[in-house]
Amino acid sequence: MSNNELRDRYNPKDVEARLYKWWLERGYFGAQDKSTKPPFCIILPPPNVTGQLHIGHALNHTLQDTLTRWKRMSGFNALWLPGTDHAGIATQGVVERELAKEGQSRRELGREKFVVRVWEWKKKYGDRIIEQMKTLGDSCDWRRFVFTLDDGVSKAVRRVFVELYKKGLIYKGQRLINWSPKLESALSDLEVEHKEIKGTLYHIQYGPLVVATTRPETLLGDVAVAVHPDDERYAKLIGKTVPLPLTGRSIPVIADTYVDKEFGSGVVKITPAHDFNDYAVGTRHKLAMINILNRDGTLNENGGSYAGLKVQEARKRVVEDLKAQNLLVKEEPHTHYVGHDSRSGAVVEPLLSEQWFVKMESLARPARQVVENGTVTFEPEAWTKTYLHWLNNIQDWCISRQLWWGHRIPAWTCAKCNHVTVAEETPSQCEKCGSKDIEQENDVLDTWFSSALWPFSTMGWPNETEALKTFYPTDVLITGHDIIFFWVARMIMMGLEFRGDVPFRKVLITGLIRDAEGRKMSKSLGNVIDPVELIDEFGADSVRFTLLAQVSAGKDLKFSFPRLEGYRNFMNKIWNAARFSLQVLSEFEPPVDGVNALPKIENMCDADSWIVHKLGVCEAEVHKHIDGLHFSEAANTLYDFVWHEFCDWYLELIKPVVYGDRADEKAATQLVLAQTLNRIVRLLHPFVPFISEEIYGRLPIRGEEACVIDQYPNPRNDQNWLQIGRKERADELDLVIAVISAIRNIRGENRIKPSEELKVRLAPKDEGSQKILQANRAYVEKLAKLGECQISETGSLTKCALTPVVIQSYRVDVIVYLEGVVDLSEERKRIEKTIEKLQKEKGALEGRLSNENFVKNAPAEVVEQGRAQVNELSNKIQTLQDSLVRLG
RNA sequence: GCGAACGUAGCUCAGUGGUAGAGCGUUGCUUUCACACAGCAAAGGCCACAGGUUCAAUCCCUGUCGUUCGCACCA
Repeated sequence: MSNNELRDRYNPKDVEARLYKWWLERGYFGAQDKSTKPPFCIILPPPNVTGQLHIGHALNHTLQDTLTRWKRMSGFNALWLPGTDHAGIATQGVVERELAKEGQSRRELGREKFVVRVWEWKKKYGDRIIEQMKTLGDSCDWRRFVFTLDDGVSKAVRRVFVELYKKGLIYKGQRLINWSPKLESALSDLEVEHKEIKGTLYHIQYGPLVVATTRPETLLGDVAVAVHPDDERYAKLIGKTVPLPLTGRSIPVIADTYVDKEFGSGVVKITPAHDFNDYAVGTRHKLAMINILNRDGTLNENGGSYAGLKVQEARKRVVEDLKAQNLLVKEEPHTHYVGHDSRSGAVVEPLLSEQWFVKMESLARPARQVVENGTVTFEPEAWTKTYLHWLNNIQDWCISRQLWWGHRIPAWTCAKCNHVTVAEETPSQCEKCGSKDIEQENDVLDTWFSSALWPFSTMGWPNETEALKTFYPTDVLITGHDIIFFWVARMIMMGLEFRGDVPFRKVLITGLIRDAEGRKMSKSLGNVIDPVELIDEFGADSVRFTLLAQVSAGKDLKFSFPRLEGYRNFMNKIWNAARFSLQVLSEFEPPVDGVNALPKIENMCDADSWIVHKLGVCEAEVHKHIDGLHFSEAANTLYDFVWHEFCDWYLELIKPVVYGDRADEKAATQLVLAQTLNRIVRLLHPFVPFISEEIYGRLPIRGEEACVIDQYPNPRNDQNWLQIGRKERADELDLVIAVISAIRNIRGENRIKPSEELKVRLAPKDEGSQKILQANRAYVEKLAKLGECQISETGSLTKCALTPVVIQSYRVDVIVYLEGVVDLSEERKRIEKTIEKLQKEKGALEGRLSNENFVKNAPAEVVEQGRAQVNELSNKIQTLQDSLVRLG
């Protein structure tokens, strides 16, 4: 490839880093705590510092950035508030894995040193994430950057913890919780993933009874067997005891409606300390609870001879021993769902344990209401149902984690009186007995506890800051559906509880990005797409536009490279259109009133009027689509307008004008071109900030030093300009375009080379058409590559191709002379094909019109329109049939 | 088991109560002075299936089939 060719390629690498740096230096992304402008705020869902950003982040960030830039340009005090999340379990997990590679463990290292290691990790990846965001073009207010373990957030966390504790909404209690033996920590219900497992159902003899279980080792913790109270088979045994195998213990037979008579033998072993249902039964019947597990998932001293074994091993041994004693009646394959730790993949054990909980009922109620009454809306709306379903069935939230990375629970236990002091400020003594012998909880809070406060903790709460007054509640939250419960719901609860208002008004739910085959991206499949690599190859704007053009609220998006290439090509198209325009404008004198300068209407050509009119339509559409968060429609509207209207038609149409010698007309066109390009660049900016800013800097007419801070065009603020693009004249040009297309169609179908100049007669059927064609003859000649163009109602009709063109009230027969140019059989085929198509169309219309119910019931204008169409089709068909005859 | 979404051109997907659009791909023609990452033209679809509402349905309703995703304690 020669240098010459390179020059007309857009190269993002020359542009992006430089412009981003410049934007930062100029402080364009900063929002004001106090401003006369209306506020607009998006809080960034803080990425986890576990690693780098993936393509899904790129999508969500692009949406947020586009919205923020759009609002900023639309006169808002727009704040996009950035931050990162410490992501307790996840980050601790990756650092532990790092350590394991070095042959170390966190326990060997000790809490203090381990936490130092995690901070080192956080520094590295936190910084990398920020770099990635800058590469994408994210226009956040970096001065306000927050990390979830920052002092400010920690203060907010303690305040909320203490207040909820005082209200009785946080409590510590011994309950059955989900325990990850791998992490050696409690998990919340949400962190448990139920996976289908092919297991075995073991039927075990308990004296006269047979019970079925998938987890025979838990029989060591059995305290009863249960049958259904109405089950006649076992009625006599209720209240009696049965021997528990392998233990020498006897356990009672109880009756409970929880038991399904039909399933298995209709007898259930009750292990309250290791099963959620059994826990409920045990509580109802005031049974003892025997915990047989240690924190690491091995059996404890209650496991008797099995003590010290891991669950799987114990299971094997128990089964062997049962067999040996002839107590194993049957083994059958059985698929069931087993809870797994969503982080480590370990099988979750229900475990009796002392943990901290948040009472959810009273927090959930208002959070439900604000969604029910539409104060907070979901897009797509279907998610409201999911959200409400969860809130309606909510369980208390286990918030303590036996981890080292996170906010340590602000509770101190007195060694002397056992009293627990819960306080915001680290206390020096027990608040009850005054003893100085107090020790803080070792546990940290669920990472989502601090996330729940994000919309206000990032703004300085608990201080009543200006930022809070200005920006809370925020406007839109853009996030994936995977964290609706984890995060969205809890932010709404906490916002209502501590700010008395919702944290945001709209929630836009995005889908997952999958690979081209529709598979989830995963490291093991090796199909993960790194946004930075994409940007490196294609440029940030191409990547952004690819995502924007394909995103549809709530739907997954298949990422394909051909599509990305297509939008990379679009960037190149924009670039070259700008290059051409600037070349045309190289000697153009910028008007004194700059962006407000208007050309004299009488000097404007039809193409000028047309493009201004189309621009107005485009501006209105784009405004409507972004406002409705329909990014793909906005992006596609711009793509269509820029490529197919501005480039394909306008830039081609004005060539005869700008290369022509009519100075007044040329000046008008140059002004229209300069203004249109200016507006196109601004329209594009929120979507493709880099290329638009780069072109903006070279525009002869511009209102600001940077595109980022210029005004976003829309029909309301662009009225003076848009009114010079009158629709009537745009319609006139549509006729010209239709005529050109008709000639090109004849050329293409007859395979006539572009180098062959055609002889054409345009036969206008009315005075209006006559005038339009006269005025625009140069366009037709150039764009249809004509050697000769007559405009005349009369003339020869033999050996010619004919296409009737009808646009609005204008009618023109386009006649291309083919004698000596081409053999006429192709043209015959073309006309026959067209006639067939028109006849089919006409037939359908006539069928409808002959239905009297249609005529009676359909709106008059629809009927009228139908009749006119039939008329028009008849005329066209007639004309074509005539010309077919004349082809000979 | 409960709930939700989706099924439109070869592929990936938009879209609308008046029988359909894009990008890529395909087929011709063209290296014409912004762009071959281009231009021009063309081919290609009973809008999953069956009912219903309506003058009219791809769009609304019901059901069937298929795909996907949530939620759920059947031992």
